[in-house]
Amino acid sequence: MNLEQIKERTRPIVNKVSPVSERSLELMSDLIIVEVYEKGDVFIDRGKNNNKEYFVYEGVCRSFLLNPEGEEVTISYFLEGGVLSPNKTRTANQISHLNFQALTKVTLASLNADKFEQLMINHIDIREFGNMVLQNELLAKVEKEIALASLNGRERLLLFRKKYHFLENLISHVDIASYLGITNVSLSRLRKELME
Amino acid sequence: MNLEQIKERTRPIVNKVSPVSERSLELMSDLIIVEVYEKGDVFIDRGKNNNKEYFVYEGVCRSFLLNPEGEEVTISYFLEGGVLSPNKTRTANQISHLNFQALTKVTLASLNADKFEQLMINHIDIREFGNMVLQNELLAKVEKEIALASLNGRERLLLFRKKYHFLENLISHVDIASYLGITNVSLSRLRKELME
DNA sequence: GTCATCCTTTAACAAATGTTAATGGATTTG
DNA sequence: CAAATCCATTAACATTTGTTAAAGGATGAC
Repeated sequence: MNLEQIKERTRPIVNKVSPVSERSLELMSDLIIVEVYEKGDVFIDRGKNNNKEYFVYEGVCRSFLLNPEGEEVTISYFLEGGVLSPNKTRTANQISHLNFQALTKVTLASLNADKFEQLMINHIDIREFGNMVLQNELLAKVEKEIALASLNGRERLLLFRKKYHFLENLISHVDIASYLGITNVSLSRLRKELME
Repeated sequence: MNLEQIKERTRPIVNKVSPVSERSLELMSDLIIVEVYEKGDVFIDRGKNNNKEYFVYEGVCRSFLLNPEGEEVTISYFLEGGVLSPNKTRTANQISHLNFQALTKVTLASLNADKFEQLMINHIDIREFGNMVLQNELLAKVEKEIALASLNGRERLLLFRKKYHFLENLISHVDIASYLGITNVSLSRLRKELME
């Protein structure tokens, strides 16, 4: 993919969050390396080094962790045309505290996080973009927090469907159930119930 | 409170997160205005303007929201000697999307968020401090997310006790229950069960 | 195409949690 | 001090959710 193609793919992703100048878009695009992963690939490992920012050009991925029982718990979904959690929020000393996995074949744009931070420092529109990503990230977390703390399984599933409708027929129900904080058996029951 | 006193109170709070130089501490302290609130006071209102960062000199507070049924849901607790969520993560266009309430009499240090952002841009140690606050914030959210998604009420209460032991005899059980994602009746049952 | 595998659904029962309402203790107000 | 208020506890019952295991369907490998 050449620079021009990268710019064209990156522009809508960035502008949807917070518009930047053509010059800023180019500075960001200069940092981009395209990465492709196959369905099921874990491309960021908890406990391992990571120093990148990511945009999702194509496909869907998720972040997850193991709970005390060793079961995978899905934390977030990242959709085509979206931005992964900012590096600073998912690493400490460049060590990732989450796993990220491709749920379909995915095409990602990756940027060196230190270089991107320098762009944020030097360019107010890129800084605004970065801050908006942060805000959206936290907003999504608060929204999910409220859902988990005060809605029952049925209501949480309905909320999930509003937000991620098409995922339900695309990815494993075990993953979705862990995201909703219920078992896959309960998810199946709710699905049946909601069909009637 | 004079500048020297403010510095002395601020130093341990900042250094616990990420140490800064004496000069940086002074620059931050220059921005600080001390605010005092009484138990029960809501000092940040959802939907209203807020453009400050905060440190907790004394007391305990919480963030909360109303769920679809209009009940208060406790999102986070902030303890003496801690830092409130970064402004960028709890506001959009300077409008707060959370309520913050004093659970005891609290003494807060408040800083203008724009001026603090400028300090972050110009001073690498202050930037590191700000980024560490962010990381801690997200880590706490992920930890709670996992607890809500994969532990039962009993296990969540045990986790809460590890982290906030002294709060249990200090603040309303209705608040704690909403934080744990259970009813106050369930909380009472669990407390009894765990005493035996 | 058949077999093997993986995932979802279903069933039956157990356990956890919610709902509503009553009780009792502690604190505050007059 | 007495009354009123607030809040945690308890009880009884309903509902939801979990657990375990079996059955059914879809998908991919050979």
